[in-house]
Amino acid sequence: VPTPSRTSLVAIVAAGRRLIESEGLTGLAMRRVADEVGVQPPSLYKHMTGRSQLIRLIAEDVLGDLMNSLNAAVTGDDPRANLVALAGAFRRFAHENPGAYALIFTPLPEESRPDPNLLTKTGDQVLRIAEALAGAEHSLEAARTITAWAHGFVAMELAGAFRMGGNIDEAFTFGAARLGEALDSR
Amino acid sequence: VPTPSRTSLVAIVAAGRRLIESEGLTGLAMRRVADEVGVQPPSLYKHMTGRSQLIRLIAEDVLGDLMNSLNAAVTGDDPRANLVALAGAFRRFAHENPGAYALIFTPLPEESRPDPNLLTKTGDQVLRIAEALAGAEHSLEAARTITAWAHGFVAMELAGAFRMGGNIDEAFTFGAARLGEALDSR
DNA sequence: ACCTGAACACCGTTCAAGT
DNA sequence: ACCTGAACACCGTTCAAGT
Repeated sequence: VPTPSRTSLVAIVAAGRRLIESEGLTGLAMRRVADEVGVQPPSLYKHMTGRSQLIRLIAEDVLGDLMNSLNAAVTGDDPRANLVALAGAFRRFAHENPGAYALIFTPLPEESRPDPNLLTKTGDQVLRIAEALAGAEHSLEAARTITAWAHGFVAMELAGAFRMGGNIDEAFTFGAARLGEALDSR
Repeated sequence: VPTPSRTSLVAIVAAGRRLIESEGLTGLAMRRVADEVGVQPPSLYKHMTGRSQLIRLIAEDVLGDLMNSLNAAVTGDDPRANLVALAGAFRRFAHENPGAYALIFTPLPEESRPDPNLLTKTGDQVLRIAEALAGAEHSLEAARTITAWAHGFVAMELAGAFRMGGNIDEAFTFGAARLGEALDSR
């Protein structure tokens, strides 16, 4: 006798993401996810293979949102201005979704890592800007320099590693401007 | 009747660090630490308050080693060359101690975060170089740009986030050189 | 086809009892 | 003063039984 689902994968992923956002990866307990969607823990396993896969699905959900934010931020033609806009959107996303952000940049076990293609697509805007700035031969290195800086900055901010005072917003703007200059080979 | 200790805090921290290095934070189970030092799990609590504190002690141990590596790397007078040397030593440390590295840059709960003073002391070399390059007024921003880039680069490397091919060593050298130029205001 | 309760092998931590 | 075994309240996951 078939029974209709009392929950769904989307609902499970959404609940899991909420838990991660509010309490981090440790807060993502299967029992709590089950509570949130209104079933018993074992039922979750009818919708996914386990916690590792759930983490991957949540990470991919987050990446999709990040990609949309980044795409929406790049509007103009000037690559330096685009770099500043992109970096700003990136940082804003991290501030608004610190838990989600930490998840996608945390070193995850193989089974929990998001689809490589999705990562590539998320990095597309940086690559475009990097190419416009540094030229085709150096686009990849330039893109990696930008991504590394932006992620490193935000990660240290969120980890509370900037403890020497000073204005952090200014340090970010400073870095974006200098990077724009440094990579601009036109 | 007093009994001599069958283990010590140093031994516990060392065992914990080995576990973290080989299996990550998840592998740091109190029972396994106890196994490694040859006591029963509850005995560990005579030497420390719990797992959170153990994580903090391990993180501080790692920071000490990183600081020594960084100090040893900076030998010359030319700030740009020093920047390259410092960045190289930083990356080498991360490659040789990936688990330990991930630990100190992971967002940890308050009770597990290393002593702020130790973080400051570890960042001292970057700050010196940043000041030599960018001048006193911009030393902090410049230091943060360097640290963010270096950490971001290494973190993405370790997280397996560079998936578009290309030579990663070259991308690192490229970034170091461009940053040196960009921050040099002499 | 999905859900459930019971069970298994794990956690970190507490505590009274031992020496 | 340190160590131990037993216990508590948690995990993720499996599985047979229910509808």
